Amino acid sequence: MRAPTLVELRAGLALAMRDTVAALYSVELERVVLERPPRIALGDLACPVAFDLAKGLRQAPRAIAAQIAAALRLPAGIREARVEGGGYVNFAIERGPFVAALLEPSPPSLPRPGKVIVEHTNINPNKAAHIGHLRNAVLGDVLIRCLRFLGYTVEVQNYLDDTGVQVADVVAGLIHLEGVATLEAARESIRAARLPSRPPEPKGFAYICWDVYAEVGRTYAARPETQAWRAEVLHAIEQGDNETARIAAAVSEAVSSAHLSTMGRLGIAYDLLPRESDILHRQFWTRAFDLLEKSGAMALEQEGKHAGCWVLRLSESEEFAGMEEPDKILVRSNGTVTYTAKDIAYQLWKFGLLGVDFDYERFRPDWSSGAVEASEIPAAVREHPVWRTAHSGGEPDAPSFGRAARVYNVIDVRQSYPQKVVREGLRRLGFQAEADRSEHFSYEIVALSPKAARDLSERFGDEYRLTPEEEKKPFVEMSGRKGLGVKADDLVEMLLDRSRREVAQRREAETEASDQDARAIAVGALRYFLLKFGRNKVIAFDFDEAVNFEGDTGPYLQYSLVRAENIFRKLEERKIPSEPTVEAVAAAEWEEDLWSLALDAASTAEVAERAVESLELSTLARHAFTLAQAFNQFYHRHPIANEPDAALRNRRLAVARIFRREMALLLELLGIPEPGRM
RNA sequence: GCGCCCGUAGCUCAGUCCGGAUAGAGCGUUAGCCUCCGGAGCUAAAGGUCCCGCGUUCGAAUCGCGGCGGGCGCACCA
Repeated sequence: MRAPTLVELRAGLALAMRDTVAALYSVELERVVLERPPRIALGDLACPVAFDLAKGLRQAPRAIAAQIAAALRLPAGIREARVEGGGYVNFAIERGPFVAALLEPSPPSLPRPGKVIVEHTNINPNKAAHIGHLRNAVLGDVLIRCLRFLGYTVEVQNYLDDTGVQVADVVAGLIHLEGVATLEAARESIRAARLPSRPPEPKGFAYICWDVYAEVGRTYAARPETQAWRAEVLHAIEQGDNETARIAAAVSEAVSSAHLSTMGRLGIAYDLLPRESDILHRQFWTRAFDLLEKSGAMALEQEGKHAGCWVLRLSESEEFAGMEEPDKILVRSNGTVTYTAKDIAYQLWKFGLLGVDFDYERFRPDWSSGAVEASEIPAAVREHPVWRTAHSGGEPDAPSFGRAARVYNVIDVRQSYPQKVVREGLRRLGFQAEADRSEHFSYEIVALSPKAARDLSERFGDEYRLTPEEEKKPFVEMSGRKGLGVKADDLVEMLLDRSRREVAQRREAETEASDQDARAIAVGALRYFLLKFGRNKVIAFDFDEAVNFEGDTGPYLQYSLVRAENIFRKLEERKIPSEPTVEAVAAAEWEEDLWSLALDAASTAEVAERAVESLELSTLARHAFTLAQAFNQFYHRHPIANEPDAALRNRRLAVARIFRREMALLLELLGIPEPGRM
């Protein structure tokens, strides 16, 4: 019989604890805490329950712990319960059988019912992506990887606001500042990645838009009368069937294609691109409006400063209590609809509650955007079908989208208020369960460290000079409007330069394989950097820190795995058996350090579960790092190929195998590619 | 003003949900380690009023209250 897994051991111990405490003291434990002791010598799992009981029972914790340890019926797989410290009950696992079971491939997670939708990235398709967008996409992508690993069916959506103010502003700039006023001219600019008045931009059309957007912002500030351009363009887009609308469509399609390439090179793929224009054309809002009006959740304001607006009344809601003006306007007095209103309609659709659907068509991105070469996109991303909502027709063989059981919206903390409004909207419509399963995956922004901001403003000149207030701040927020920010592809480029240099130092010749490895390292470094911080932490971006490959970094994790692979390669070369003998593993006495590494490696599923539960993905990154650290020590102290003692070699082999498999899995979950050599 | 987040080593951060064992990493600094499964590594040293105060507790970085410093949000913007 297979030895219990760590998860099963914990469950068994919790149960036994509950029973024992109930029998001894007639106390029902609410929960049983089982933690890892600070040192492995103290045991494998520790329960501090005696401390909690001490007061009520008027006995010393140590005495209680002793009684519990003596009375406890040990579940299968646990060798011993003993008292440690001031009153911990510590448990020792049956080491041999546990390690032997770890050598078997772990069974896949059981499928869990109900589709999960994760919405992430959501970059306005009007300029190149920056590193803040990268944090969003990487968090969303790792959440998806973890959910799938845990057995969920996941649908990935990347919402495109193709009719919003930001696209309108760039289109206004192209028309009025750059003389790109026809669809033909716009297509030519996109194709050639240049504007008539400027030299070609090697990094592609999205980079051009970055500059145009900033230029428009400056023009609006300098000549306020030009702000009328925005309203004109927005109106034209809304009307449709005119040159301006066609330019806008071409721009947003080209830029979003560039975004897919930028994310694609990092291993990030999407299932569906819902477009705001389709939400409008399909009259999603009209449908949502009916629901909201009928339910009484929304009312037409007759007087006061909101007179003439349709308002979601939030004054009675506890969550919004204490706010000066809690009510949220959904339809303005001029009849136009706010973004939040559209978001409520979209959220209803995600749960299949709206009663209307989109049409869908395949979207085939142009994987080379100028900043990215198609060859950089991993096959898994290139071959993954991407669908988008269709303006008309649609394809009959499209899969079914929406109708989720749970929805995660990955979006930064500044959107907490509108996200709360969206959820409250569902609740007011009576969809309490769906509201409870609408999760705002909130995280802090990526800002620029003062040093990074200075570097940028020096590089790009006076237009980006920091204001005196900004100089004093601990970090500077990036601003697409001002053009101040680190573009995602520029950072990847810097990382690639660095990793190529490092690889070149270690190789005889540049080959296809060495370049692939350099890419893997650059991607690994970037993804890990964005994941290692807690989600509530502002990342004050620093160039040196981001391109570091030593210590607490992605390449450190990759290196540990490559080293494990090297062990097995070397064994094959020397014709030494590389497959551990399971019976010997099960029967062996396990020394602390080898055992400790095996135990650490066994907790992937637990850690992933906790990461998803708390939406704190940094715990997964941290776990991978501590595991890599433990392995690097092991690697140093416990040679395998040169170990003459067959029994000892067998134990080390077992640990190395287990590590290799679990670290590969962890990197997969983190989306960090595995280089062949380092 | 109200709400949310952050404050731990020179710097960047874990640990706070669920109070417990000597508060841990990485970078940087200093001193070591390649005839070895390749040093993107390993070993060691130095480095701490856990922002402050009060409270709860046998016990507080962790919980509560009150401050201080910083960030963000509270649009007929998104």
